[in-house]
Amino acid sequence: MGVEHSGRADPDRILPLLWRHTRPVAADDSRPGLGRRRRLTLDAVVAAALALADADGLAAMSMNRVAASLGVGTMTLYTYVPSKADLIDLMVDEVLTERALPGPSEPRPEPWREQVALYAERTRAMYRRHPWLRHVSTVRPPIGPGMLAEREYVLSTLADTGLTPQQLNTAALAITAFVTTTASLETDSDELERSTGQSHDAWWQERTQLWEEYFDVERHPTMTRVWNSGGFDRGTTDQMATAHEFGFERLLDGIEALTTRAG
Amino acid sequence: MGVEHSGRADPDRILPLLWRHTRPVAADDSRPGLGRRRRLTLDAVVAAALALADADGLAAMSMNRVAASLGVGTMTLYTYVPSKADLIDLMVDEVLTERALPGPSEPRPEPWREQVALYAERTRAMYRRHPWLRHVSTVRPPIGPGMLAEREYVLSTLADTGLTPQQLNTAALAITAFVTTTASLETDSDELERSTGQSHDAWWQERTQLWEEYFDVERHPTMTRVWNSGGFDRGTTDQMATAHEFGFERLLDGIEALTTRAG
DNA sequence: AAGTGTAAGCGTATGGTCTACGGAAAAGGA
DNA sequence: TCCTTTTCCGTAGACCATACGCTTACACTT
Repeated sequence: MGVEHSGRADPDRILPLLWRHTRPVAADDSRPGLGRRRRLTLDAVVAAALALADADGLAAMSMNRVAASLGVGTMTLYTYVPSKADLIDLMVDEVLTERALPGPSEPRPEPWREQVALYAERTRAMYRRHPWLRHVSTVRPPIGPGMLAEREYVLSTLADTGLTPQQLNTAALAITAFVTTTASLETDSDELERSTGQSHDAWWQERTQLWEEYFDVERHPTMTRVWNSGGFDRGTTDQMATAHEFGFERLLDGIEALTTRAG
Repeated sequence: MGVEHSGRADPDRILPLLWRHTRPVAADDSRPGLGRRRRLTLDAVVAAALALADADGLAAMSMNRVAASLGVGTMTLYTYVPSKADLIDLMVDEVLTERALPGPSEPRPEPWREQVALYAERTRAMYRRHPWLRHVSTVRPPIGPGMLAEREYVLSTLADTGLTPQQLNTAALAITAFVTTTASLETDSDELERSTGQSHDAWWQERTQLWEEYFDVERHPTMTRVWNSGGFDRGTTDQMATAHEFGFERLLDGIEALTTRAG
């Protein structure tokens, strides 16, 4: 039914896998052509897992199904990947990289708010393409190329604003947290719409009618007032989007205020 | 290993259970003392589930274990609760209620920012007490007394600021989203610290040393600069807290600006 | 006091999950 | 040909939610 990210935390095994493309020699401590030949590549395993998770969700991405989709036995996967948690780390870093955020010396829009907007847009697109990201904790992310490219890009958008290093880091963290949270909530909603076949607004509508049975006007005067003044008229989806945009613009205003004070 | 919230979505069955304390008569369509006597109450089931989830996490809260802790068979629980998803909804509304946010005509601090701070504080305490909340989706919450009390309180903190009903609702949604997100991330970190026995900062430290093996200065000039200027010196936990507080204060500033413009 | 209707309690079965273990199979080198 | 090394993978153990249907307990009627 579900998924939680229980990190086995063995950096020595997972880091070489994460960095296999930029530093492929690192895992070359085994004699070249000795023993049975491999039928797959790690990339193929990650791609197959991604395809399943994208299509049916992280819960449906069992080791059984990944193996079956590759035509191998389940346990074969464990010769490519230490554990399922590690496979998920590899998937995450893969899709982080897919955003193709501009690197140093690559062209990017001006001014910095546009650069932040680019990051936000690509990140939201990433969550839409890979809704399962919602279920992956971000507090201990995979230390891979995709994650480092993100931090570099977000920091670099603010690099010329004259913030102190401390402020710069704080601001970058606030931006990342805000953007991923917003994307995560949007995704959550989309995912439920698909899995239940019921739109978000329809879900609320259904409950709105029912809760009138239980709603006590005395205990909820403000809600009642807002209700009667039409404050709830727009769909919930719409309202959430507006709320997030409002909050995000205020955060960027706040950062901008720091720069003018500093400069 | 994990948990996902797959809502069966049967409002007719779950709503009377959610509102059982404020409207106990609602479920009284069965003749009173007919048939075998119940061994438990719904409250006892919810309490037992809460105890397990608080202690060992939502993943460890299996129907098996809840039943065992109550000394009944597993399937007995299904005479109290339609499904596990519904049981989780009941747990959520229970802890939302536990915050005991001031109702209408109950004393509360002034000015409104202090009222918002009260909400934020209680909510964060709730997440600390019940870390499993992190894994429960908030986009389709249980429509129970606790959830309605929250919306009423947050809306009421802004009731006297002269915002339009639309603005009021948007602002309240932004505040709720921000607070729950922050609490959620903090909790996530705490939970991992307990379950892995490794502090957040220690985890980063361990990886920081290892990634120097893979870190490419050319590709990450800004990170390098921030690093060398000491921008990463404070612990990650600390930095995240600062970032969130910064963002939250900017959001409240933005709301305040709306009120002065309106009044 | 016996019988009956009703609801609660719960054992079993189904079809999943991850992964430890150990044996089988394939490849290169001697 | 045989040995070493590596991959491949079947089996098994210990979990999970819940559909189904039988057993048990209780209140009311006769």
